[in-house]
Amino acid sequence: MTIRTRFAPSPTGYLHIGGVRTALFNWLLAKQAGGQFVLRIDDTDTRRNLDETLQPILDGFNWLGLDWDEGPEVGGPHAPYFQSQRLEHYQAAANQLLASGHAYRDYSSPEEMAAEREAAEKEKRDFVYSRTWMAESDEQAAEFESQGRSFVVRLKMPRDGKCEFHDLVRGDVSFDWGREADHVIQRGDGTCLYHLANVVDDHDFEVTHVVRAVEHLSNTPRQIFILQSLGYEMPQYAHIPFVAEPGSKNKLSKRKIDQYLNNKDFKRLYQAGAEIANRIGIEADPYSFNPVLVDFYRDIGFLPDAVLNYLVLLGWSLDDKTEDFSREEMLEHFSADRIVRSEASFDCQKLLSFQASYMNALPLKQKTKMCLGFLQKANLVSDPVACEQGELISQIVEAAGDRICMAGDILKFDTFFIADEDMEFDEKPFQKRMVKPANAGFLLAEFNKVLNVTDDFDAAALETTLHGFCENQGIGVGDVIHALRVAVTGKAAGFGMFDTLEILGRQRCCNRIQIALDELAKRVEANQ
RNA sequence: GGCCCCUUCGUCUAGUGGUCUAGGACUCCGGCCUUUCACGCCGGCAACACGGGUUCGAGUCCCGUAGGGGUCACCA
Repeated sequence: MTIRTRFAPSPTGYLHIGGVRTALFNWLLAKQAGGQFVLRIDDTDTRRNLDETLQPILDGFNWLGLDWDEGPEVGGPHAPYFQSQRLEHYQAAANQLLASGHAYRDYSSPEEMAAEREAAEKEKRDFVYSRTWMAESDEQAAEFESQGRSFVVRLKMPRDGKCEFHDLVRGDVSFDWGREADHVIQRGDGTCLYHLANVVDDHDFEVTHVVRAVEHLSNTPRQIFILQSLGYEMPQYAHIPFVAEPGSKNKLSKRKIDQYLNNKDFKRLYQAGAEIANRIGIEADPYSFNPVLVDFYRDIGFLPDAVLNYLVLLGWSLDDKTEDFSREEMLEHFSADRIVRSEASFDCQKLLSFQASYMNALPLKQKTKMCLGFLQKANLVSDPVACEQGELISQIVEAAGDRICMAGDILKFDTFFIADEDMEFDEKPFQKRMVKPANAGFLLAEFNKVLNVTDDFDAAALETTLHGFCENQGIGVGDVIHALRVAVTGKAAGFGMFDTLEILGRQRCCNRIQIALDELAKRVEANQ
């Protein structure tokens, strides 16, 4: 049997990280068995612009490399894959259910329904519809209609026995039929609802494994009732735990972003992202740009494999030790029976640590390419990039090493792309390293003279030069190197000092030191 | 509230009756390295929700309690 799974997003305009985890499990299950992963768009209830609301989701999948065998853009033997274009199938199914007596026209008014519901609640019993306005024959229907009533189609659910099925994650599950409500499957206007559409599509698309979040577990009996009534074969179900909020067991929700921002790690990640976003022209409004949404990671330069690796471990594990999974390894080892039953909270730190290690393992060339994109978006280098600049960027990326965790971090080293006269000094380190030590200015000026005439200007030679200079002056390296860093980069922290000098080159170094000394003189004057 | 589900370090998890004085990872805290910031290395703190059973023996099986969550739409 070919395994066919599906992921069925509603076009909401964004791709939720929890949704991706569900999609990933579906994708893995199908792909590892040589089966197909289908993308279906659940847009029965949307009147919004599909371009705007669907494209970000498709982009997210493309970025992650979660390819679908059938669905939007690629088509397939069961096209169309949009529910909005399959309404007649659902209507036909509704009619079939009506004809076979598994559904009925219900002429109750919303108020009458509400009254029954309330009464049940008052008496503390399950709400089961009295079926007072149920019409099973055309005569009954005509009578209700003569009273000015209109109908919806409801499922005529069994009232005895149990619905039993096996779930790949939860084991044997059973529900009492008698507690299930007669759900509406077709609205007054003739359009059909989710549960019907879902069952019909899964059947038409030949989906063999329904892998979805647990919140659908309690929907399953009514879906089973529908599919059995329609004579369909039952798929394998796997209800996976949802992804929970950082630090709680509530379902992760995009809408509660304000609350998550109170979480220290979540906030730090968001702020790091926002800093990058601000520089490359992306609006960092937390409602459209935040760590719950997949775009966030793409936009600030995460590696898709790192995100996937983190996600696969959220509710699944291979053993007691293995944590690193390439795409191939995931495909090889993933199995539904090792999916955990309890919900897992989203942990930014761990995601970040995967990102750091994946980034570190990325070949320099690719890392440079990623970083280049950010420099261009921030208008720090031209597009296309000039040849000698390309070399410079590669040097910087190499020197920065693991200080670049996400590609957008390259912007922390913008000092190399700024004209000397436009460089700004961070105030705090300037005070601490330049103003406060009495001899900083003198030492820097002296060392500048040395730099001006020293023969070789590569990192190794410069290191020797500086050490020689310190020896002559009778000082430690620490006495001058901090001021040097501030003078040359404007910042307190950065990568290796000598790499920095070499990359900048003699002229720019001397130039910047002179600017820093002038700045220092101004401060001293002002203080007197 | 009814129904259903879940419960091992702060977090993700390993664990299917003895090998558990509970293992790994992230975080955190020390230390080393070091010109800064990182990385790296070494070390450390830290958990079986509780109460009853069953058993020679329970994190592991059973019952109960508590806590947490999901779901109860003419949403998906």
